[in-house]
Amino acid sequence: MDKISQPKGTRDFGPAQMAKRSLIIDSIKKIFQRYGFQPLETPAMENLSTLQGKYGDEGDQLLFKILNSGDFLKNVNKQHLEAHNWKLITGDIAEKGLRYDLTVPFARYVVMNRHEITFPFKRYQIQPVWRADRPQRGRYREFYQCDADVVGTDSLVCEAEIILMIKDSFGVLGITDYSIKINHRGVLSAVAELLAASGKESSLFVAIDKLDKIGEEKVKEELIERGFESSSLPLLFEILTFHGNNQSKVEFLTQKFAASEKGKKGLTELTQVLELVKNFGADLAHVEFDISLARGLSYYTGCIFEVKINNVSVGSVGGGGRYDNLTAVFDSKEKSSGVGFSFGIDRLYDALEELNLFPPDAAASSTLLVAYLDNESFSYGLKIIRHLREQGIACEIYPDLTKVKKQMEYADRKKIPFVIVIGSDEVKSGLLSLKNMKTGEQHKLTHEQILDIVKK
RNA sequence: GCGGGCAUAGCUCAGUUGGUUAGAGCAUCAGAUUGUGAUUCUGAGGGUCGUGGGUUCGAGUCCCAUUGCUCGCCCCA
Repeated sequence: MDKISQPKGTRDFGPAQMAKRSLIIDSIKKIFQRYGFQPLETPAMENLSTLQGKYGDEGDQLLFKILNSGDFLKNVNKQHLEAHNWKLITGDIAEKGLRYDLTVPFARYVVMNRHEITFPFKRYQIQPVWRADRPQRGRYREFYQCDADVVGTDSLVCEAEIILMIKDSFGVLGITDYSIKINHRGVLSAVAELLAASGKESSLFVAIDKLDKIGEEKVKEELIERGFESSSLPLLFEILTFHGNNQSKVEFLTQKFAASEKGKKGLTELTQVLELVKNFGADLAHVEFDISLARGLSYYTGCIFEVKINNVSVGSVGGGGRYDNLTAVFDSKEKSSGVGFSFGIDRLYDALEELNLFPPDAAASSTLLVAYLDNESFSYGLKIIRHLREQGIACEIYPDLTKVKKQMEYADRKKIPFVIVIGSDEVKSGLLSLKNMKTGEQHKLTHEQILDIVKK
């Protein structure tokens, strides 16, 4: 027999995992709502034209494409076929793809519905996304993102609120050792200007983003491989490895960026964001201006964020930033600035598991099982069940007439804390045997007494 | 796309320089206990040793190929 399995990089979530996942999702959802964000869902699939070209060449490779229905060979261009050009053939046989993130579908939604939307529009969205990536630890082909974006305002209050929402979320989830890294595209651009590397910005950013992961020497090697002059590196690393608090970093860079409008603007905005967080009455613990934070996605134009939990093996659990032109890719007249942030639910889950932060009773189950000995007590039990459910008690009756042992085993495995055993005695007297599965105690009680105990 | 590791019962794994009928724990099922779980005891079922080929008197073990999984690299939540 062939082994059955899910596609690799995808997972089932059983009841125990769902309980924990719901805990994360419900907590974050509540916080997003508290900040005025409204829910949105978009389809799993989008037109490929919506998705392609938004994530760079690498991103396009990672899009899952959906084969056209029916005779998908109908529209294949013969020249593409003869030339064996699979990339062009892909375009002929697939016109839809699975969403790669939630931000681009959101931008599409905004452009399509701009006349109905009240701006600034704040939406949150918790849905799976798909990447045709090679699965690894903490990296899945199907995973959930939990996005909150604001579109239609340049106000830096949004950035400040993102920081606050991250802090609130981690507070609720019990995560204490983490850092919110913040940087600004303008700062990165100014660095590129200083190196006279304006044409190779993204190449530069990808390399320096690895600084804390692979170290200074490796980054130097990579930069030289990517064609950067070794004479320009000392200045770069003087900037990247500057130590100090957020304020001294800003001061240091202000000198360096004296000639760069982009750089000065970036520093001003960063400073304002941090000020706003303080004006909210929150502290700046965990918030760190990190000059080497770059992030891959090309559409960011302002502040960028990344969140890491310390001492876990999962990598970053969230990221985001401001994008001025995302909606413009769908309509050049549309120039809404947006800023957003995304938690990776799956990585948060892995981190909480690693840190042992899930409460032990996360898995929800019935609080009571009715076990019975014969058909007469079964009928009696059905009425009890109905009564208890009306009182809001989650309870169930074992569906088949079988040994009490079996019914007890069932309750034990499902971690149901109470069992009522009904036999002819109970039916006659109306006093029911209530067993506490934790202590093993069992007493004959009236319906009201049982309700009192079980309701607690 | 590139590199490393692994593949034996449902699961986690042991299996000696190659040697008779491939083992353990957990899980499952039954019984001890026909009105009581978790704990205890007894028993049972469960294997194409990933697949194909080769070496050998003999292969779970050695060689080659292949597939699957997995950990890294690129990139990313």
